Amino acid sequence: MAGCLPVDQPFLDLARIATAWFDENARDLPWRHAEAGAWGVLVSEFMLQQTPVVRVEPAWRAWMTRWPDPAALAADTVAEAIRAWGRLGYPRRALRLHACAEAIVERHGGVVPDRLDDLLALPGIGAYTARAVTAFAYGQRQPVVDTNVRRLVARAVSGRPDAGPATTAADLTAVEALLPVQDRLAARASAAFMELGALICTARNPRCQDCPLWTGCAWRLTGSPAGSGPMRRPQRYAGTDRQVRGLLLAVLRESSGPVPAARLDLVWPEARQRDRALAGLITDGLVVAASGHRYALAGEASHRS
DNA sequence: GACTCGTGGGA
DNA sequence: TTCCCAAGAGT
Repeated sequence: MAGCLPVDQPFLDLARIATAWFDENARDLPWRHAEAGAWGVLVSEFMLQQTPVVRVEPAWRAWMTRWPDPAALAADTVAEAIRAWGRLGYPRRALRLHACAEAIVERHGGVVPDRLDDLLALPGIGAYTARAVTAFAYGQRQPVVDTNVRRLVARAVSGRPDAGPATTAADLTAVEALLPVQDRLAARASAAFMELGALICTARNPRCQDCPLWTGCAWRLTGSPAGSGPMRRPQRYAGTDRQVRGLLLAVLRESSGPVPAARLDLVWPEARQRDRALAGLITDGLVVAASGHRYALAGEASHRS
């Protein structure tokens, strides 16, 4: 088999090597089990958007127990979805996942669609998540490009220390070219790329000693030059509207019903910023004003008093 | 494209 | 302690 042809470009074998490694080293994550189904995969992808695996796993288990299919979630309130989201961060994702479940019920009879176009049309599903579902839930051959894959390809294939800004179309083309022809093998390779990026080819302190791609890695072959560091100084979190939104929502999450405005006033001293944050939450559809100068999670059953 | 949007843990 | 950053999407 191997050796029939001279290998000018060893990384024609990248997918095969990565997959072989994956077979031995993949984490045993619950949404990778067949029982998780397409809904389980979809929920995991929503939760994993910018949230680490270790924090997602318990939340995912609770979520799937409570809402084992899209219809179950769609039948419950947005407020409960926001509460169950807990402290995963970016609570708008809970809102979108709920809306996504509703759309799946309405448009697809409660079955997570397997067509890329249908998935892309759903709330909260973008280029990455749509392809992740087609590949991981339905075994299709689609380029699944997340931050891990972009970094892995930038290094191993292009020899660059880091991936630049996401350029969706180009990234999709580049990764697609790396996939095996067969659907099932391609889907497996996609999972393998992500896992390699997450566990070995990490952003900081990559574990090149343990990397199966070491021999042919273009970055390693050029001496593993250092990157230029963070491109721009990210905004500090402390003192941002984001933090204030988080504080406000935490209060509402932990309350069973509408909360007096005076209670929300306690979370942040500056009224101007506090009001702006609250207005933003309302605009986003996470919070609604209730009677008697009170506020509640959106979709909360209103309590008369 | 540039921004915005939470949260918590590890280096 | 500070700072990076972790399976993105929407505007």
